[in-house]
Order: sequence, then structure tokens, then C-alpha cells
Amino acid sequence: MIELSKAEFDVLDALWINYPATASQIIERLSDDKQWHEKTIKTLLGRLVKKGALTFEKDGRQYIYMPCIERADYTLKESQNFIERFFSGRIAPLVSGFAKSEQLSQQDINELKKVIDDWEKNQK
Amino acid sequence: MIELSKAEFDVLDALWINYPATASQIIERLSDDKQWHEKTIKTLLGRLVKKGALTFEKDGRQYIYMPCIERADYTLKESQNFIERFFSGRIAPLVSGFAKSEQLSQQDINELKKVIDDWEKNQK
DNA sequence: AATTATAGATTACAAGCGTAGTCTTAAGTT
DNA sequence: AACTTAAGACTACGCTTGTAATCTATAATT
Repeated sequence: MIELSKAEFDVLDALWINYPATASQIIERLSDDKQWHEKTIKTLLGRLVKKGALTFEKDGRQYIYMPCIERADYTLKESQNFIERFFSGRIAPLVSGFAKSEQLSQQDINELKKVIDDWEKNQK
Repeated sequence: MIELSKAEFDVLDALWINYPATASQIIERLSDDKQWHEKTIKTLLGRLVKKGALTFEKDGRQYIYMPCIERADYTLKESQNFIERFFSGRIAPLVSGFAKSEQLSQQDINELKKVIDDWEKNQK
């Protein structure tokens, strides 16, 4: 699997919002949350290309970037990894930890119920 | 919050199994899973002490190590962090991703139901 | 008491990461 | 056509991390 650093992920995440996109557009999107220099983001784009996480096409002297991987796929793999490391691969202890420390809202509970519901419907 | 690298976490995790413990005991515990040189583990122990994740008492020429943080606390914070980064702080999308990719077993579902159940009892 | 072994302290070193600055070249402007 | 931007390429640099090897001092052994 492609391994991304935090900063690399954040750049890719800005691309996932809407793509294809140019470097300037990505820089623009990131400017709200991060205080990153334009050069920093370009370095990260280069590293992402090198890692195979995104490609580009030339358009004049700009590049038009596109992700090579999907967000859902990436986050699923990271989630598996995370849960394996910290909870021996079981998901309930993670949720249980949140519950115990009062981190769950009624909305979270409703959403979780729906996930369970859908899962059960799918089993039939 | 104390930030631990993967390798550091693994060492601390071996201590959490049972503590206080000496370096040799920790090395012994890790020998099953990891091919780490004894020196490597000692380096990591030193870094953990420096980061404030564990302390020790002297006993002759050995150190007896003890964690300064609890596993549940650490994993909770890491979980929050993780869910914030990848799922905007909401837990259901993570579980939903697992469900969609057939990663959930009936046992997981039962455990999740129990967590929800307990949560609801607690609300009353 | 002298010697040896070993625990921890210190040092090492390459790769990855965050964070840019400088260089080069082609596109845009006059 | 000449000049100026600005996009991407290349270089930089200190910090962390993984992964030990060497140094030092003290406990154990002879």
C-alpha cells in the first residue's frame, strides 16, 4: 500500500474535494486551514506523484492533477491498520472507548444503528 | 499529548502487558513478534523515558520500568485524532466503511450492539 | 582483589518528513 | 523579438525514526 505522511494526506485530501485540479487550486483550498507556503505544497505534490498517489497531465505550463487512489479505499486501509495496531483488529473496543469517555452523541448512536441495520439487511 | 512512534508504542505495549518490568522482560516479550536487537529496544526504552511515557526505579544495575500513561487513555486519544483526520470526527463513517467492504463479522455486530445498548442504558 | 560480563549511556547513520529557497525554462506580455 | 513571470525541478536542512554499535561503569564471578 502507498504510505502517505500527514502533510501529504492533507494535500491529497484537498484534491479529493474536486478533481482534476491545478496546483493553484489546491493551494487555494488549503489556504483556509493551513499556513503552508506555496512551495511546501508543491513539494508535497511532487512527493505524491513520486509515490504514485496522483498523476497529472500537462496543460501549457501547468499540471492538472488527479488522484490515483480513492479516498474511501485509502481510509479503509488506514482504518484497518489502526484498529489492528491498537485494538487487535476488533472495532467494538474502539467504539466502546468513545462511549466510556462520553464521546458519543445521540446522532453517532443513530448513525451506528443504521450501519448495523443495513449490515443485517444485507445478510438476509 | 505525548507523541509516540510506532516502534515506541510497541515497546510500551509490551510493558502494558504486565508492569513493572525490567528491560530483559520487555525484550523477552517482544522477541515473539519482532526481530529487534536488544540494543534497539533499549534505545526505544530510553526515548520513551525521555518523552515521559514511562519511568523507572533502579534495582541494582537494572531498571524497573513503569508506564506513566494508561493504554486506554493513549488509544482513546489516538482514536479521536484518527477519526478527526479521516472522518471529520464522526465515528459511524469508519464503521460504515468496514461494513461496506465486508470487514464486519457477526461477532463485531453483536459487540457493537452491546456498546450501543450500554450507552443507552447509561442515558436514562 | 582482579577480572569479566552486562546494564544502561552515548554515539551513529541513513531514510523520511516538514518546511521552504533557488534554479530553469517555457508561457505570457509589451 | 525581448523581457518578465511564474510553474515546476532541484536543492537544502534540521528533526524524527528505525536500527543498532560502541563506550562506561558497576555488579557478579573467580
